[in-house]
Amino acid sequence: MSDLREKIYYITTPIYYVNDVPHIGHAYTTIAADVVARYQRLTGREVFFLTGTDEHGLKIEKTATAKGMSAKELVDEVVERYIHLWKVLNISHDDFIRTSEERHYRAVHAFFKRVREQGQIYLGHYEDWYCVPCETFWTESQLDNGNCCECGRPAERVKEESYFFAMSAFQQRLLDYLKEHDDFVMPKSKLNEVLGFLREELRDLSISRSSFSWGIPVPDDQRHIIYVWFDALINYLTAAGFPDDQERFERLWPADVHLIGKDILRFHAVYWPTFLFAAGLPLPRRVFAHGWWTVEGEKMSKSVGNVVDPEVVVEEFGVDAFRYFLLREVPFGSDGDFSKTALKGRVNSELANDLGNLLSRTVAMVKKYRQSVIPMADTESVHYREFAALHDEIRQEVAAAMADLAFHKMLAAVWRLVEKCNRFIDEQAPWALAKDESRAHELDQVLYCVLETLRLLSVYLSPVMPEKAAQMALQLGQADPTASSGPEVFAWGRLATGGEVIKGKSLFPRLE
RNA sequence: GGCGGUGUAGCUCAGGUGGUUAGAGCAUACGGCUCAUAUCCGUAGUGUCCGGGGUUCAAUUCCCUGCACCGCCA
Repeated sequence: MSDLREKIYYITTPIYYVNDVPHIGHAYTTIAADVVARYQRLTGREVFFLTGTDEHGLKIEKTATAKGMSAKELVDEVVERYIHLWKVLNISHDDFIRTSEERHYRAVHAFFKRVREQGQIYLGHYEDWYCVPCETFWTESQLDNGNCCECGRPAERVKEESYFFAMSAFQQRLLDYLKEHDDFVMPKSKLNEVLGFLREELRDLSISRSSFSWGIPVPDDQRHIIYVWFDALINYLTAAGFPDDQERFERLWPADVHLIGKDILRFHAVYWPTFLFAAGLPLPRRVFAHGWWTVEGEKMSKSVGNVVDPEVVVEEFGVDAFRYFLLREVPFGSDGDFSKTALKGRVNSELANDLGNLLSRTVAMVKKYRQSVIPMADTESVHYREFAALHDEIRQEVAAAMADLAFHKMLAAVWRLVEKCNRFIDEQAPWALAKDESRAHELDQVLYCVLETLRLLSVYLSPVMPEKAAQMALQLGQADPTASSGPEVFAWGRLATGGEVIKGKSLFPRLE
């Protein structure tokens, strides 16, 4: 209880726009966030993991109208797709926020008023191109020879009253901040992009529209609806208890990391910090922009028809193989390619041959040579000490990799243990030791070291592959890998001995 | 058009603040073991480190330039 004021580890995904059904990109961000959340919980941190949906705006209003339903009915329907997918993918979020919720309405109003009181919001005029039939605004560059890029009909210049946020007033402050905090935007290449567009002069941001009604109205001016990003970004505050629950808010804010796709970098690394400056609130500690997936070498697009439905992949390959592949295949932050060949390749060579077979052969040997009973450790044995030293090294590598969200490095480090065990078994040849009664103690130590490493593997892998990790522990006769938490969970030498291993099904059957 | 990135083994990529034999995984070939999901272990490779020029005793690594591809901005 003395830790009541300890900072809670707060991680977010973006809120996904419900005009679209979820695809591999949404799954990627959310799985990555889930792995971080599970890892942090494992180390003993209290975690708040937030995801949700962005539900306002003209597009949704239009889609709903076209379908003959209300906007609220539409979003209620689509949001189920996301909620269901997160269940299928074993996402362990602590909260799911929807921008159409009342709590968000209150937060946006409080935030808007706060910024307005600082004199950073003013009423002005917004000028742009407008396509009347499509009821859509376009910027100059989006136009196709002066015509609407969607329907091809001529667009017209319109001028509309709008509230503006004085973003330009914060440009220098943001630049200074980025200079001081060069890990605020990650990876580095993305920080460079942010610095790149900060070299140009920032313009004030139009933050309201009067051309549609599905959204949160401006406080004290019902004619205006608060526009997309000003509404959406505040969700991170809403879920943290802003503005009503001050005590909770102080434990949660600032967020430790916002995970985002690289397409929304500008909004999170420029707009959002300036909003927070204006409101006098601290900035999130980190914004991490990951890359995009192509599919079988091609850009994913609706018109090509190659959009990957994560549920279909999970159906075919299993949820943990999918999660593993996404994090192992590509350094987090880079673009990657999703292909069935690559996925199958990793499943077979890494999950089935290396890991699954290691578990299988180990459990089989304990069963055969020791009547399934898990042998005791001899802490003085050479093997025991050698493994203890190796584990020390791996533990540090994993911690360093996770601090950088370098999931591929974390998995590579963990896989060194898998490789070590397979090599070790080969070198020690337990089948030979088993034939020589005088070497029984030696055999015990060989089996112990491999069993204990497998147990630790189930712990290390539990954030990435929660189901398979649990199955591993079960076959090893050990407690569920998430049963305990704290810095000591990665400590060597805590294998429960004396009990029995349980030969189960193949962890990852080979795919043909 | 402006800014930035990338170009290394058949494939995917590491790496090097210049210096003896440039690495990993996958794929390929051969050998070994038999506990295991025909799995595991070992060995063997091959590379004008994109082209050209410069600095240097020495460049794949630094500088300039060209080409190709990619990203961000406009």
